[in-house]
Amino acid sequence: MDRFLSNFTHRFDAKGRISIPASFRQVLTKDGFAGVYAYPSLDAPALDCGGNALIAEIDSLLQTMPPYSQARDAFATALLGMSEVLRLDSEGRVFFEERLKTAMGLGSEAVFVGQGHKFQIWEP
Amino acid sequence: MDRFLSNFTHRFDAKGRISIPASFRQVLTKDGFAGVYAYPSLDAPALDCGGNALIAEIDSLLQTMPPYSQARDAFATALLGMSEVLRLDSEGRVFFEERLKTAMGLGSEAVFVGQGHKFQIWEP
DNA sequence: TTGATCCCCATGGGGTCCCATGCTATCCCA
DNA sequence: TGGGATAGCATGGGACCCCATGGGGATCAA
Repeated sequence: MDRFLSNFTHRFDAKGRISIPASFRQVLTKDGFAGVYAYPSLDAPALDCGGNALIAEIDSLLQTMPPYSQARDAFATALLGMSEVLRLDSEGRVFFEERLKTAMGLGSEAVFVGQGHKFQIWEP
Repeated sequence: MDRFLSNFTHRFDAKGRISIPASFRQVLTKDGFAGVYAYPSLDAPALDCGGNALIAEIDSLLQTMPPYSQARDAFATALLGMSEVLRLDSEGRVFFEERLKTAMGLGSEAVFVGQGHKFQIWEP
């Protein structure tokens, strides 16, 4: 399994932690990224998440844009500057800061939606 | 045999398991996918199922769409995010979660219909 | 001390694995 | 050609394991 597939609904615990689906963690492990790379989706109220493969894709997209152009700077800011690197604990959970949760409109649960090379986190 | 052919009717057991037809399993094995990749059909009340070949077909479809576009994300969500990866047990059965059964309107039986590169699961 | 972050252990239930049974269709041999 | 043997496949059920979740406690900074 080397792609993010299917969808899962998990719950935040009292500490603001939430489990990344086990199958997603396997993909990230195989990808060689110790954690979750996340940034606000450009066109939806959700978080885009992934690992090295996603970062590489972003890089190659930026390569296609003219250097020092406003478009390139805007994309770099949106995809790299707004990003967070969420660390996994030994149980495969990540910690969401309160401001990140409220920014995404997340309540007590979150839905993980696989999209192949990346996955998204939504409010149900 | 490298294509899904013919049709079969099987029954769910008390645990919600159902046997994948043996000839279909042979196709999946040859395809190299350890399980069944399934998602709700876009144009029928049925599950579209397959293996790596089906995923590859979806990927190539997504490749034709511009990255970071809403259309591409919508398709990725529908075809990848709504999907389920059903794992085969040692007897060649898969487990249907209750929500998946009810979403498909499945009762105590299901019909497996071969369609060459993929197959569908219908309520009789 | 207080709060924040991380590490470790505990637990319960849903899924998965393994062993067992019954049926059917095909094969083999008289 | 017919009947028993046999292998393959669908189906049942018990037991175990993994994973999501909860919580205690250690470490460090303010």
